[in-house]
Amino acid sequence: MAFNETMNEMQRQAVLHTEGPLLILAGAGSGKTRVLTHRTAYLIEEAGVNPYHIMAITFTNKAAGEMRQRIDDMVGYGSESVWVATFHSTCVRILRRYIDRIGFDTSFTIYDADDQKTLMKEICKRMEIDTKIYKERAFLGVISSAKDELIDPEEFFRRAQGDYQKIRQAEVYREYQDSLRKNNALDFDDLIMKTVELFKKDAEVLNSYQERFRYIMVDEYQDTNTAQFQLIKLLAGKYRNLCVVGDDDQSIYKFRGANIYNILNFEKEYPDATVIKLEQNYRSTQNILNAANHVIANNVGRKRKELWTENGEGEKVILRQFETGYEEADYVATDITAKAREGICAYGDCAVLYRTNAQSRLFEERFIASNIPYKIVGGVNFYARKEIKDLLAYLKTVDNAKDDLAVRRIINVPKRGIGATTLNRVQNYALQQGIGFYDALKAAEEIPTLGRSASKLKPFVTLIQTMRSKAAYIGVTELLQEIIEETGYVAELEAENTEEANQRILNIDELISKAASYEADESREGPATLSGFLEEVALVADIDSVDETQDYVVLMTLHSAKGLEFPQVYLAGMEDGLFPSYMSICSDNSMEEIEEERRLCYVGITRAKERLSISCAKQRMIRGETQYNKVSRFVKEIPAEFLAGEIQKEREPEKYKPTMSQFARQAFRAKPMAMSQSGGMRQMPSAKDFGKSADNRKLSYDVGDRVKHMKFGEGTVKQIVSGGRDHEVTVEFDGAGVKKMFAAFAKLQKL
DNA sequence: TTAAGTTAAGTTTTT
DNA sequence: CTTAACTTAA
Repeated sequence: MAFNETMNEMQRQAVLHTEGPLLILAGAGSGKTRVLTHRTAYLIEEAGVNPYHIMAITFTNKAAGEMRQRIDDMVGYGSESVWVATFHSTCVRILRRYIDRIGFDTSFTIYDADDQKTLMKEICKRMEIDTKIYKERAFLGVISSAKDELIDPEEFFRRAQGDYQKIRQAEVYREYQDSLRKNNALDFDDLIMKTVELFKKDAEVLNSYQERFRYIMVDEYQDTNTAQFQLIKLLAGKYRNLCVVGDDDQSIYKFRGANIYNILNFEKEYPDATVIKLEQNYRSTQNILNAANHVIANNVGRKRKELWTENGEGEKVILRQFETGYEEADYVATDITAKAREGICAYGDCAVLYRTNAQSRLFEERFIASNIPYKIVGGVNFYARKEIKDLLAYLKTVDNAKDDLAVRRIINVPKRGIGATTLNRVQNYALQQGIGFYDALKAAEEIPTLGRSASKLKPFVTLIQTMRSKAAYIGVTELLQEIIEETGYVAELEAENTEEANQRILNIDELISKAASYEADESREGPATLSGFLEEVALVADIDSVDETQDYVVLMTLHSAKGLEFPQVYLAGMEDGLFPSYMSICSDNSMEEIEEERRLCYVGITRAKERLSISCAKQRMIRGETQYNKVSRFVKEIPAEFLAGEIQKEREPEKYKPTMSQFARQAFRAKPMAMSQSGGMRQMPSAKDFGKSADNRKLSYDVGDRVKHMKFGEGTVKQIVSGGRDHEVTVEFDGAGVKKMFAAFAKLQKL
């Protein structure tokens, strides 16, 4: 194998070390994926390991896909039998086969965050919990953390130890698990936890997988939680050929239960472990790396590592401060346009990274105005859209009649005149009889309380039954089309004929093509099934859809950016309070939380290959309120020698006391009182004004023009009153008389 | 029962 | 500024 010339000494050692536990501390851009793929190839071609015995685990489908591709390219024969998958899909595959051994049905469905919340809402209602005081989200958070730590409801009770609130949480947890079981459903955390449970309870199953996975590689090991750690520990327990790759400096998922000690204490867990550090960076310029090194050096309790490169110094890191977020977005858009026009880079070379999803809007508006092709990653997941969830709920109902949530979602979509009262009666009957919701629907005639509304339920049940029998011999795509046809779902949207409805139809079309490509996919394991499709759909992340070959600017959060790289990176919103967030600054253990934010910053900086541009705004609108922020402390951790671009000297803190006006307001939700202290803002134009002056929604029509409205048809504009946010337009319609409406809403077209 | 209209509350980060 | 949840009118 010809890897000798192309690898550095450390990489080579990592490839050649095949037996026993191995920890690879791989700095950002140090070529760890290359090491993993070469290692796989070496195992197969030189060490004579059967590909069937090799497993590589990642966190995202995108990472798994890339790994799979590169292994396929490198290994001639048998590469397809290497198990390359995410944690979650690995667990689903195992559970689909064996979960009946721990009392579940193998046709379980997977609940996403939305489903979890719906279920929790029901539970709170049932348990008479006031959700004004105890939020559903809080319970779900507690439960999720418990599951990350493999704490089941019983253990939770044990640990509650007389603490009233904890006992209550335990009760909710137990109830939640019972409901999931009744619905034959698992949530994301269950996928891992149940697999661990299965392995612990069933030695035979565990042994079969231990025998299969004799060589295990885990990517992004710093992001594993306790449950995932246990899972890997169990799997690797017999052969102990465990190779984990990670970077403690890039551990950014603590909020999701990631346990940084999994990587920091790897050598305690496996005393015979070999440790290899990869510090040579092949991605960025030295200037970028210097910036990153200096920032991360402020964290204590990390494994010492310093990135270096042979790539040369490169450009300095650009630093710019603006008055407002609008100007910042303006700068990024202008800069990208200029670079693209000069041929310095393609749109696809650029990425805009920010801390929170809400920041994407400003950039999106500006990019539209400047005709910059872009793609926003994250925010509302495609599969979380209403129309998509509705149709998936139909498929789920056909697939798993026990999923009450899915049934209830669609029973009145489209409208069948079935309301809350009817549903409650059916629900009560189901509880009395101890049967599922759908089964109760089937027996609608026997529910005495229903009266004549029972007849409304019949067509729905018939529809589902018909689809179910068809599902046996038609494919997923066809089934989906049948459902759309029979329910008139798309027809109803077509009738609406609004921009929104049309977008939904497009989304549905996309779902249909996703189903079709699922069925056509030859690399899929096993035959195309409805369950298989639903499962694939449940486990996709938004980042999976990023396509490097497309020429668009990518906008995403720093979290989503991990593992990616771009020639040009814009790190936006670098302000104290936004990044690091108030949450982390104000938290009880702010020290730790700010370190996590700092790691996030490190991840951001190290995404850049050639040019990094850091920007921030003095004032920014957040939730309709203007905030005044200082330059992020992380920026100040970068020595000036690596930076280009002047930052205006900050105003004295006394003038507007950011610590008081911002932090106090955030913490106590006190009204502007503190702001009056900040005399500094008096004549400043408010961000609102900026929004308007920069508003591209300037009306295309004026008084006296003829316009067209979606519903009312054609008419003449009589008056335009420009209010604070929008223009109020009065139109005399030919058919519908005089109407007042808001311009942004009415979408009037000039004729 | 549904649709429209009003009000309250909320935002880190996500497989 | 958005979104969800609640209220009221048809």
